[in-house]
Amino acid sequence: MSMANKVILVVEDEASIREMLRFALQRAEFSVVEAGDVQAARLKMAERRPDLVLLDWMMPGVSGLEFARELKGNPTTRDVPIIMVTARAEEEDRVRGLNLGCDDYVSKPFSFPELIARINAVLRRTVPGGEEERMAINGLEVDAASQRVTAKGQPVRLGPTEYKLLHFFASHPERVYTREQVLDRVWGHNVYVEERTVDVHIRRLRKALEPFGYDGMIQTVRGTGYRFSEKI
Amino acid sequence: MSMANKVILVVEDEASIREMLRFALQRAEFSVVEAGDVQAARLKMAERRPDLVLLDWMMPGVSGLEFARELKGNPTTRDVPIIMVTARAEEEDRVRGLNLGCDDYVSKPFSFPELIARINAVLRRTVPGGEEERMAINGLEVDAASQRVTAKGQPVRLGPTEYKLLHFFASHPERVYTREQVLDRVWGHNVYVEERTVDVHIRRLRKALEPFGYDGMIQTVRGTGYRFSEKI
DNA sequence: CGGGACTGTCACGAGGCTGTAACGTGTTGC
DNA sequence: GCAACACGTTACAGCCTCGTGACAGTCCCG
Repeated sequence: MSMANKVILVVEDEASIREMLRFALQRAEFSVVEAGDVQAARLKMAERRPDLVLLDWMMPGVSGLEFARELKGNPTTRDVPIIMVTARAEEEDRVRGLNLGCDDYVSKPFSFPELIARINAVLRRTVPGGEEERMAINGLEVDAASQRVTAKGQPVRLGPTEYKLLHFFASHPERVYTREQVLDRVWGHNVYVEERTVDVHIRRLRKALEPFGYDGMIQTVRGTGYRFSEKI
Repeated sequence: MSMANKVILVVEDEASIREMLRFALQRAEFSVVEAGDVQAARLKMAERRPDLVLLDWMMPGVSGLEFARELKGNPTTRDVPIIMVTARAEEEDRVRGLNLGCDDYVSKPFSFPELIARINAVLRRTVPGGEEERMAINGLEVDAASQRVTAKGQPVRLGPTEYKLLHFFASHPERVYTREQVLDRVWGHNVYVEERTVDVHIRRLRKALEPFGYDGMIQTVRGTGYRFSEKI
C-alpha cells in the first residue's frame, strides 16, 4: 500500500496533542504539516494543498467548524477531505459536521490505529485517477491548474460549480452517474442538496457549451442519471 | 426514490441475528440474500452479484476477514462494497477491516437506523456497473459502466427496462428463465406486475435489436419462458 | 451600501416510458 | 378440425422523468 507521500494538515491548538498526532502520523508514513490555529492553517493551505485535513473541533478564535465551512465553500479546496476531531461525541455536533461536508469524524480520546485506519479509508475513497491536470477531449480543453475551460481555443465562461461538474465528468468519461453520486463527488460528501439541483447545473453547463457544439457530450441516461461522452 | 431493489447479501452465522437483519433490511426496501457461512456466501455470490455485502466478523470456519480479503482480491467482486459487523468495538479488528478495503463497519449492538444510514451512504458512493463490466457477444456490446448498448458499432436506443432486461439476459446466456424469475431479477422483489408484461418488454427489446439482426438472440421457450443465446 | 454573479429550489409542461387489456396468430391435445 | 392454450403484437391512458425558466437568497467586490 503506497499510502506514502500523502500530506496531512493537522489543525490543533494544543501543542501536546499536535505532537502526538505528528508522531503517530509520521510513523504511518504520512507527511505532516502542522498549524496551531486557523490563521496558520490558512497559510499552510495556500502554501501547499494537503491530501487531507485533520481538524480539531474546538479551538480558540475561529472554530474548526467555521474553517471547515470555509474550505468546503471554496471550490479550490472543496475536495480536500476533512476529518473532524472532537472532544465529545455529541450527536448534534457530529451531525452538523457531517452536514457540512466533512468526510469522517473521530472523537477524543481516540486510538491511533483507528485514526490511521479512518484516514486510510477516507483517502482510499478520494478519486485515485482523477488528478489529471489537463484534459483535452475533441477540442474541449479543461485545465485544472488554472481552472479554465476552452473550446476550440475560445474561452468558456463557467461558474465554479459548472467547472467542477465538467471537470468531474470529463475525467470520468463513458460512465453513468446518478444524481446522488454526482452530488457526492462534485458537491462533497454528506451535503444535503436537492437531487434535481444537479439537473439545473447540468442545464447551465450545457448552455455554456452549446455555442461550441459541445453540449451533446453531456448525455442524459433516462432513469439513471448523466454520462459524459466524447461521442456527440 | 429508485433506491429500491438493491440486493444485500447478509453473511452471518447466528440465525437469530440474520433474521433481525433481514427484517430490518426488508423494511428499508432492500432485497435480502442470506448466507450462514462463507461457503454458502460464495455460492450466493456466484449466483447473483449483490449490491452490498453485510459481513459478520466472527464466524466459525472461514472468518469474515478472510472472505473480505477474498472478495477484494477478485477483480470481479472487488467493487462490491462491504460493511463489516463486529461483535464488540474491537479496536484492532476494526482497523484491520478498514485497511483491508471494507467500506464501513458497524459494531454490535447496533441501531438499525444507523445501519440503514450507513448502508445508504456506502451505496450512494458506489458507481453503477462497477469496474469494467462489459460484454460483447457476437458484435452486440453491452457496457454496464456507460449503460450503453451498441450493435456492430451502431448505438441501440433502449428504454431503462429494456436495457436492464438485455443486461440481465446477456449476463446469463444459454439459460431459460420463467417470467416470474425475470420479474424478480429485472423488476425487483416485492413488485407486483402482470407476468405478461414481460412479454411486452421482450417484444420491445426484440424490436430494438431487429434492425441489426440480433432479435433472434432472445428466444422463446414455449411453456417456460425466455432464453438468451448467442446462436441466432 | 448597491450591483452583479452564483446558487439552490420550485413549478410547469413536453415527451418518453410503463403496465395492462385486447386482439391476433401459432401450437398443442383431443 | 376444433377448442384450449401460449405467445406475439398493438394501442393507449397514466405516470414519471427530465428540461427549462423564474426567483429569492447569499456572497463578494467595488
